[in-house]
Amino acid sequence: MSEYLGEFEQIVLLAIVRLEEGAYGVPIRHEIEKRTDRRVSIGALYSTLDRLEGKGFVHSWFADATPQRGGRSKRYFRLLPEGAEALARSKAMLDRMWQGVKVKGGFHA
Amino acid sequence: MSEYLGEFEQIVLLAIVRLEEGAYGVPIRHEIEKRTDRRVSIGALYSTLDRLEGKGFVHSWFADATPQRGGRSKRYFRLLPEGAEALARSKAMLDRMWQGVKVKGGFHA
DNA sequence: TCATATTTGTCCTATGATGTGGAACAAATA
DNA sequence: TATTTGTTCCACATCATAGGACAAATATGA
Repeated sequence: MSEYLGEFEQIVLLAIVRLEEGAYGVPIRHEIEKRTDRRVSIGALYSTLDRLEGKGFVHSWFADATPQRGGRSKRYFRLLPEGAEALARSKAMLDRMWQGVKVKGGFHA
Repeated sequence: MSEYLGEFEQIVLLAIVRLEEGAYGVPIRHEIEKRTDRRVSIGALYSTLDRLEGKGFVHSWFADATPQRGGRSKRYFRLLPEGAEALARSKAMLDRMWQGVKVKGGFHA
């Protein structure tokens, strides 16, 4: 297992953080598509979620049924401390690489 | 071919940008190891460089021999406009996901 | 001066990890 | 039994990783 987060793994972890108590498959997918304009297939999302859970970066559990139209029970996700650390490491690494770099007119302090 | 840059691909592109006219295998590797504290194997680096060239994100050429101790001729790399765009897209995507997120005490504006 | 050692740097290839897509399946209410 | 919501499963593509093999240059010494 790699010591580092992949690109999409980072994005998924961040979506979970953003959604706080409401992080389960459907809204996670929606959050990513909304903020990145990137299409997310269902399979890509769940296999990544499973992998993140396997690494101990997130925890998941099934919620009880809700009084809605129908539907299977939701599998909620929460970031674990190990996941927060991995996220912070990835960000620190990229920040150091971007430091002082100028691309297409932009300058990155 | 994926529309997006992998984690390591981003890092390699940034190292090439940072090194300007001096970007060839050995210093690229050194720059990444120095700034990220991440060990980079030679094979990982060249296969990624080849991939980036195949995607049209960088251009490479061989330099003439230099008056040094010995050694094979260097293969230099330069970022192409398509690479700069890919880099900018990746950064924009991650920035939007990080926007307002707080992890381990830090806050990301 | 040519054979060979030394140095610097790239290539090759096998394998594991990550990313991708969508059909099938499951579980709830109507 | 139909409809809705959500997850599992599986096959395959792309990306990441490692290091030994190989190549090409200069140095050296008999």
